[in-house]
Amino acid sequence: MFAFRLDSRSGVPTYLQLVEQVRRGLLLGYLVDGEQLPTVREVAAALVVNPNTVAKAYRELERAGLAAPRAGQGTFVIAGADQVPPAVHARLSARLRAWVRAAHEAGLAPEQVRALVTTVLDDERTTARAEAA
Amino acid sequence: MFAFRLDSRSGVPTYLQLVEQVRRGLLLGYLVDGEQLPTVREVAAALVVNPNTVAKAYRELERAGLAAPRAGQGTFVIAGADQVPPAVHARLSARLRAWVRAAHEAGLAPEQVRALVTTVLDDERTTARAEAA
DNA sequence: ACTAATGTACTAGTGCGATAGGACACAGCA
DNA sequence: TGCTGTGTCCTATCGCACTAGTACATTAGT
Repeated sequence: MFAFRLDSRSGVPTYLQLVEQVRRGLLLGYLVDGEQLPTVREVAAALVVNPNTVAKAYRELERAGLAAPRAGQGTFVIAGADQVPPAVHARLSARLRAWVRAAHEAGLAPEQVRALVTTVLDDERTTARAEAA
Repeated sequence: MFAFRLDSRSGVPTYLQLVEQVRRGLLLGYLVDGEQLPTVREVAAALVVNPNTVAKAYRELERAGLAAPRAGQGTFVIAGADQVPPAVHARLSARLRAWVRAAHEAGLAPEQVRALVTTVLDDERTTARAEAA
């Protein structure tokens, strides 16, 4: 069963964290088409948040066409066609894990690793936007 | 002069985004010790946010010991000893950029690249925590 | 002394995420 | 037919991020 995680220090609203995790799971193939998400009450109990917060996340997923509720049964995800092939995913994630290990061995703290990743990704975003213009 | 950027869709409060960017700049050496940050009014005008929001970010930086205000002059950063050496930083960021390019050439959308990076980093965090226990 | 620029402080108000508690409609099962 | 579990809806409330406008203390430069 799909499991959610929360980072209370990130400043990101709880319901958005849940939405993003499902979205990521779908993009990367961790969630297959038709798979059932944990029920609202299960998630609320596991994460110690209000059921309404989880329901808000599920409603947002439904609005985005990424999930559909079935009364009395639960909520089930709907996978799009834009998934990463398992082979590509395995190769890229392995290479990225190797990079993280290298950074760690170079003496970088986890916080510095995240800072470097964030900076590089932000730079890529702005350069991509600049090239598009 | 150091420049700030905002991502309104992230859900992260404005003042926290500013704090994080200064923190990252210090960790990665983009900000050197004693360097002046743009003034509260400059940032507020450039990002079209309330000066109080910027002031709150600067106050938070001061509280964290990462910056010090000088009345009438501006706010100046205080660098710690935990910076990444430029050579290491250059090597790691180049390798990471290469990975991002490879992911792009493999057909991954920027959103999928971010999803993959987030997932790998989150996994590293949990495995590191598990090893520590 | 005066001016300009800076960071700071204060009060009031707005919007929204989150909580709390309760109620409802629908599907599956005995 | 009832029971259970599911998602959904409603109202009220709290806290906090953010806005708005203004005023003040300090410093540098003239």
